Amino acid sequence: MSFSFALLNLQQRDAVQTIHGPVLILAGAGTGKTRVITMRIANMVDQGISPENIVSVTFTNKAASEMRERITEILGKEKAKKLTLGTFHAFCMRLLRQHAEALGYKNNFTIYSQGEQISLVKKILARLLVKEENYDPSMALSRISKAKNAGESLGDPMQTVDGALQQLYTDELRAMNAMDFDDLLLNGVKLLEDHPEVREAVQGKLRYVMVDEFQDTNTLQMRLLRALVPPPHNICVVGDDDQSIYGWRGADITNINEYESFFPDPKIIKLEENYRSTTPILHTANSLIRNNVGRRDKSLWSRNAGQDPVRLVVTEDEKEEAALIADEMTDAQTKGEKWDDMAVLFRTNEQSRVLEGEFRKRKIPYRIIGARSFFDRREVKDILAYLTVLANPDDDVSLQRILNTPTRGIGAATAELAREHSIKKRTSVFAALKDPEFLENISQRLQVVINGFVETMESFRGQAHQPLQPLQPLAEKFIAEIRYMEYLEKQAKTPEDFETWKNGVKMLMQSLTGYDERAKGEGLQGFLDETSLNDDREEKEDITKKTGVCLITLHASKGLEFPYVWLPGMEEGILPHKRSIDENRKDEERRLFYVGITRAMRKLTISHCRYRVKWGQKQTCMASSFLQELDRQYVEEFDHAAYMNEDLDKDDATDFMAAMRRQLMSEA
DNA sequence: GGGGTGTCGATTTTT
DNA sequence: TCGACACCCC
Ligand SMILES: Nc1ncnc2c1ncn2[C@@H]1O[C@H](COP(=O)(O)OP(=O)(O)OP(=O)(O)O)[C@@H](O)[C@H]1O
Repeated sequence: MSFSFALLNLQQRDAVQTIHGPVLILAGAGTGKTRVITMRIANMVDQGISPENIVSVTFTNKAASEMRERITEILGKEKAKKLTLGTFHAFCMRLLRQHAEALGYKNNFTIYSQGEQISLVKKILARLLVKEENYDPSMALSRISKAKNAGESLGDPMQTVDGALQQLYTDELRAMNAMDFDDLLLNGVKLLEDHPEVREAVQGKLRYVMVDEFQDTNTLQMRLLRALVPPPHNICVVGDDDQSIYGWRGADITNINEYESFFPDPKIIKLEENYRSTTPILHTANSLIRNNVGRRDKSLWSRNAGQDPVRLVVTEDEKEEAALIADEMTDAQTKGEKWDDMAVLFRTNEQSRVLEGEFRKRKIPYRIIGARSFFDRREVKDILAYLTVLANPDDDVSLQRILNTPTRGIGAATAELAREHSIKKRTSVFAALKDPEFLENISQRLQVVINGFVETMESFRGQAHQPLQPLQPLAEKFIAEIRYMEYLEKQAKTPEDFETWKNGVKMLMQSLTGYDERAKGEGLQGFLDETSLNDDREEKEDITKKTGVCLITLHASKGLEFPYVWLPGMEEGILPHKRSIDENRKDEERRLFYVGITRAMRKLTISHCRYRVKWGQKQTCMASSFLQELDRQYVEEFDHAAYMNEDLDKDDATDFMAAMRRQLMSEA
């Protein structure tokens, strides 16, 4: 046997040894659910099941690669490599890359993430009507997404804006051979539900299914599982209803209840011992989550009494809060703790700015997890748009982004002409650019420019499709060819701007190099898939690998653990967030807080400010209403602002005494 | 068509 | 405070 049951308690062992039939593991935070999945996979392989027949779905790609790492340690690389591990979206994406044609797409479809979705919606809205004020594109998008998930329509396209928008959005995506994140699931489901030959092939291969973080699955994902798993229902799901924090994205806790109706008579396993946190931390977490109505109570305990109470600190403002955290970290580090073992968890990405500033100032090494901000940088978006068009020339949105970047004289008017022509001819915009009938109607000068652009694109498209072509050198050559760096230099208002952009390009090149070295033979398409699905494997190679304290949102922290945790900004309006209060979703915010608390292993510090600068304006902050729900048995409260003031007074006093002394001395 | 300036408005969370 | 976008001049 390649692993030891000694690492598991009785209930965990039960779960690990029940290989056939449905299994439902419902258990609180830190009870070893993820460990059970990992060990269960190892045990199955030990029992002679081939790793190719096992699929395990995780919530993030990061969680997937961590799981693969752990399994590699137990089973070795050869076997671990053969497992199917990833998110629902990644799973569907791979399926669709093979079978998209069955659904009328081409296999080189583009995956649209939020930025591209929004720019498409904006464009449709602008064209569609109207400048209806307060028609928020991202709100519209989330309505579309909800409707898609529920399989509904937003109303008659002739009657409502939403209806028209949804139809145009859907049609245009399809015309561009593009799918958004919901389409990946939707089309994955279609493939399995409506195409028996595909379904049977997949079912024949993936005979054992496991799902982590089941409480955050949505309707489409549940449908996918039903289509994927035939009787005798070899499906094991694990989850914790108290940690469901993605309701805003369509996650549906009722999936837990419905599980039993789709996969009858499951073995139900409860885990109650928490191996992660000390009693003070766990007790505090329990006292909070009890306030959610309609929740099923569960017991959760730890045999680790711990050394430290949970601390609840109030500071004057967000700068003082950041300084306090930095102080405490430095202190702990001096006493021998590792930076890697410390983390700050916050509600909104924006909160990390103050912390970053403070850490930089004090030279505390830090890493920011999850933030996609790198891919939102203009220089990165530009180059990715180029690469995207090379992979899928039908992608009009990406094409529009690059058509005049760098400036080459193809302005908005020409782009609109091309678009109109493409509609008339029912082709893509790129095809329109090549059409002699289109070129006829524009100036000589423009014809030359457009021909040049098309030629460059097609030449590089050919090269990118050479088998085993390394991407980084090709991209480098391409950037030189279109004179992109020269363009950036010209655009930059200050030399620093240019430096920053140059650096962005360089980092993108590094991730291409990383991809080339991993040589998976999936070419340009593979690279783009990884970036749009937020697969951070390549990041691991350079950015994240650096050690340092961890800055991360509460949402992204799910499933992780740290010996030292700080939860700053616990104020009404931040957690619970204002929008959530308005939309009556405080319960989910409470769960978010619960997730945050239960990430801590040994030491937890919760803090809030009296004032906070927002949009350059000092604002009074109220402590989060959740704080009064925390049982104080193990909580130590501390008014840091008052302490600082005292300190000031003390300084004043010493100064005063010194002045007195000086005066007395000089008089004497 | 390109580039500069000024005003207004906005911040939740992510596959 | 910062970025998106509208508007204006070259
Ligand atoms: N039987 C056990 N004995 C000792 N330690 C364990 C045992 N089971 C799990 N652990 C440890 O407890 C910690 C939490 O485990 P794990 O991450 O699997 O929990 P989880 O239930 O997935 O948590 P969460 O739902 O909060 O993400 C890990 O550090 C793990 O190594």
